[in-house]
Order: sequence, then structure tokens, then C-alpha cells
Amino acid sequence: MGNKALNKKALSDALARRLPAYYRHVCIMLAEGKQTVTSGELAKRVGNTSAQVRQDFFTCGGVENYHPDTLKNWLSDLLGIKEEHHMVVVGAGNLGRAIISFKDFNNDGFFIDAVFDNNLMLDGMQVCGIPVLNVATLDEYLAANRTDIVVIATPANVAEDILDKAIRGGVKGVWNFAPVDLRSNEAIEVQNVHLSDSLLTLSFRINEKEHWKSEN
Amino acid sequence: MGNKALNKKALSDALARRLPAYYRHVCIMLAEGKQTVTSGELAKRVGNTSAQVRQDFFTCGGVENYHPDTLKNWLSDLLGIKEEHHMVVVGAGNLGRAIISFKDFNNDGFFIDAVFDNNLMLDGMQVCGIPVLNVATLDEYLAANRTDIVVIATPANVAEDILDKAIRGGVKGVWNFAPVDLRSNEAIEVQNVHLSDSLLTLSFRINEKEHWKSEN
DNA sequence: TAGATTGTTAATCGATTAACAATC
DNA sequence: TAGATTGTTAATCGATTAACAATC
Repeated sequence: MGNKALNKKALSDALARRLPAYYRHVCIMLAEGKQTVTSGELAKRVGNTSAQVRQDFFTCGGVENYHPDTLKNWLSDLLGIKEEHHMVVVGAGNLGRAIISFKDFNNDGFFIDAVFDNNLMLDGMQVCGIPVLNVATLDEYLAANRTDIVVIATPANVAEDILDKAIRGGVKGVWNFAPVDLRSNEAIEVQNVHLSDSLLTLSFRINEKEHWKSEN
Repeated sequence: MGNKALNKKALSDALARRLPAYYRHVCIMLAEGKQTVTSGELAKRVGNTSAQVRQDFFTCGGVENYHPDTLKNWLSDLLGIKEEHHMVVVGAGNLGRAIISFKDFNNDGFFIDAVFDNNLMLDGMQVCGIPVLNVATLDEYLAANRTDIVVIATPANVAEDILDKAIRGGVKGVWNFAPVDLRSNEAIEVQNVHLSDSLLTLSFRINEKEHWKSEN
């Protein structure tokens, strides 16, 4: 079942970012009861060209056929969401709480097992049904409980420290919301979210368009 | 003061995403009291090469000198954050509340003026100090109050509808957190965030690495 | 001055698009 | 069968990297 293409070298970031969109739209089409998906139809939905869809699928090793269930299954395999993912969230502030209660990803097998915070008042309480633990016990927790992903929802200045703990704890990935650029390495995969950056990019595009318009 | 480069054509997405990181790190270096920034030092911080930093700055029209204040100023201009941005959030659920209380972007001149929700129980109340209004009055509000950016923090099925209202209201940009791919057009700039997609990309990278390791 | 750094052009590299024979 | 769609290779396009004279 292993994909030969995966052995070569890491797929490009652009492609790695398109895969979830393919998955999302295939799920929608499946829910709509579509009997078949074409590269053209999928492309239209994700805002792509059919050539790119076919090329992407080819790069990822190819899929047997374009029935929505086959595709969904194949993409699930690729995205690694056939197995459950156990996560902990570090930081029980607004952002942490939003992530906890953001259950869009629950159906894909992601589970939040615990929340860690440095506010001892919260120790032993629950936030949105998830137990809050003292962040001082994170190392200990990770040693005792298989955890795949650590979500960092702390201020910037402690993010690096949490990353180190995650690495020591043998965690596979970090989903980082703190405004620092944590780096992936052989030990761990990191996905930085940077909400503010995304707002600034929007602002840049607005600004760009205005200059463009006024000077044409 | 207008940048010639901006007249040509829209800058690449890759570059548009790097600009906020440059800005963020220049601000940090300024706060650290650095007297000067070099393309090499900045590159190291953003995880880049010095050649790319110089090329990016060149593409954006060039900056006079590398003093941190000059750079910060120049980047602010580019990103359009010299002026205030007035925003409203649609959706007062967990995500909406998280965005409201996420004040990382306040210092860059972004202000949230109101929150809209379809839950009439909330009408007239406040969420994190921001007044909640009935979403049925959004059109009316946008007609009366200059608003630059609409933040969509609603379920997927109404996102398109809010986008239309934003366009009718003459808003410049939409920051979309609903899991649908809204598209930019001449009327409006859209930035889709897709938190779930980003988690799936992380999962993909973890999966990719595991296959890779085990088969080498 | 010498060493380092920049601005800018040219070369390289990789990603997207086009093309088209094979398949559905 | 004919038309549409795929898988795959080749061509194009654009972004990153390298190079280096000019400047700090």
C-alpha cells in the first residue's frame, strides 16, 4: 500500500497545502451523493485546473479510480487520517479554548485529551469538557500518554520551550499558534499558523489593489 | 511615495506571505534595540536566504536603507497598515470570540467595531467588550458605518451569503474562517484561513515522514 | 583602506500548463 | 462507436538562487 512517490523526496509545500482542499471537496461531493468526480469538476471547486489536479494525483502516486469513496479513501491514506491522532493543547486562553471547541476536525480522528496552563487556578478544572492540567506536568504527561500532536496556544516567549518539551516527549508534530516561527526538523514536524500574518497579507492585497486602481 | 513595482501586476502569493514575517521580525529587532538590520540577519530569522530577502525588497520597489525604523516604516506602507482598519466579526461563537479577544493585531491599527450573530438572545449584549448586533441588520450597518474588513466566523453554509453582503456593503476585504473557499474578485479581497486544512497538512507531513523513514 | 553588504542582472531550478496517446 | 477523461511526458513559465559590480 506504500506510495512509491513518497519515498523520493518531500512533496512541495504548494501541493501539501492543496491536498486538504481536495479532501474537503471530495467529502462534500460524497455527501452530495455524486457518483463520480472528474478532475475538471474537482478543479473547479478548489479553484484549480484539471491538469493540476491530475498532475498532483500523479505526483502522489496515482489513484485507482475517481469514485468519491475511492478518492476519499486514498486521500485519507495520504493525509494520514486513517489512524487516530491524540493531541494536547498548551494554553487555556481564548485561543486555546477556541481550538478546543472548534470541533471541525473531530470527524477526521483528531482528539484533544488535555489542556495545559500555567494558571494554577485552572488546575483540575475543565474547559469545554477537557481537563486542565498544570503545565509543569507536561513532560511527565507526555512520557506517560501517547500524544501525537501538541498544539501551542501560548504567548510567543514560551513557545520555543513548549516545542522542546514536545520533542523530548516524542511527539510527532506541533501545531503552533504563537507568533514565532518554529522550525520543523528530523525530530518533529511543525505547522505555524500565524493568524496576524494572514490578516496582514489581506491588508497588503487590499493596499496593493488600491494603489493599482488609482494609478491605472 | 507610490511604489512603481506595485503598478505592474499582483505580487506572487509566496512573496505576499513573506512580507508579514519580515515586518514581524523587523519589529522584534527594533524592540531589541538593534541599530541596523542586514539581509542576512533578517533571512536567518524568517528562515530564508539573504538573496531572497534582497530580491523580495527589490521586487517591492526597494527600501532606502536598512535601519530598523526605516524598514518598519517601509513595510508598514507596503502592508497598508499606516491607516486604521475597521472590522466587524460575523459569528459570536467560540471562533468569533477567540478572534475578538485575540488582540495581537490591535497595535497594527485593526479595530473590531461590532459582532453580528443570528442568536437574538445576544442582541444588545457585549462579547469581550464588543457590542453584539442582529445579523439581519448587517446590511444596514455596513451602509452606515465605514468598514474595511468583514471577518467571517460562521458555519460554512452562510459564509457565501455574508460575502455577498460584504460586497454590497462596499467592504474591501474578507477574512474568512468558515471552511469554504471564497474567492477574491475585482470587488473584494478574500483571505481564507482554513484551520482544519492546516491541521491536515501537518498530519500529511507527519505521515509522509513516517513512510519515508520506514522505507529507507 | 579592506571587508562586508547591497542592488540588480543572469542562471538555475522547480512548479504549472499544455499536449496527446491510451482508456473509459 | 464517439466523446470525454485520464495518465504521463514535454514545454513553459515563474520563483529562487547565484553572481558580482557598486556602495557602504
